[in-house]
Amino acid sequence: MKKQAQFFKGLADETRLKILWLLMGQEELCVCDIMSVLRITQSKASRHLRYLYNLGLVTDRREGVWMNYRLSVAPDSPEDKQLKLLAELLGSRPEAQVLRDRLEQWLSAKNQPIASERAAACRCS
Amino acid sequence: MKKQAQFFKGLADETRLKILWLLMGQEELCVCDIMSVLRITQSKASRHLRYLYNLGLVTDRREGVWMNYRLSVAPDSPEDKQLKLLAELLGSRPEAQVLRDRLEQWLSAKNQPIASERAAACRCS
DNA sequence: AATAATTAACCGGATAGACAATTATAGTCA
DNA sequence: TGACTATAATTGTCTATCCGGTTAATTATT
Repeated sequence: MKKQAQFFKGLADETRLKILWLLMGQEELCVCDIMSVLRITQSKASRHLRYLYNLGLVTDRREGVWMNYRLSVAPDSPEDKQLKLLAELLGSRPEAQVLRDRLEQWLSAKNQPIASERAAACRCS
Repeated sequence: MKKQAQFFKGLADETRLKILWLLMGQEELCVCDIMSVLRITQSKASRHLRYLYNLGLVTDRREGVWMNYRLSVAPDSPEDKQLKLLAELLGSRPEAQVLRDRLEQWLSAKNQPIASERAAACRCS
């Protein structure tokens, strides 16, 4: 049962909950996305992602300068069920919806074809 | 979302998971029951119950010398859904079943009508 | 050189555990 | 009744550890 407790430790932090929430709504996000949407420092985002990584909840994939993270829970596994319930519970909170909106906004700005705007969007720090 | 994180902190400890697991299978338990079944010290059991109490997950009821604790989550509340999922996940673990068995054994010993046996059962420390 | 990300170093706070002291209740006996 | 004892439980104290946050330094990639 120690493993169960470890898993819940992963959920026992507001920042990590927000990160998981964002990842549940998007295939893949880079550290830059997360720090920008959540308005936290790079190291803070990186640390919490590392924590989730060590728990096996996310995987990383390098793409040039960017490090992308995505959820890595097996379908129908206990972790999967937990995260689905979590999504259900958070979905009803306005605060969570705000984050989703900010994410959408941020991603669309990043995908603007005009280079100068993309560059501006990425100047996170 | 801070409250959500706080809630998961309550689940982020092996001892507390075990306590919740026992309480989910029994209407009410005293500290004595929990410390005996989990084989932990009185103060350890008491502290973790206090932790759960402060989170609003359990209530207490004094009955003479004994302090009884029971779950206090509203039906169909988010917490209720979480605990139900938790029960489902833990139920498949042999370790959890062992605890349930030990609890049954302990309680039936306690309910023996012969006073001497009951006394022996309660000499926890 | 510039950007993205990780890591190191440090601080402060929370927490789990062990042990001892204290409180609360019930029962006994003079 | 009142002193005394025993049991159940809580709380205080101390220690070690973990964790979250910040800042700065370092690494990786282009």
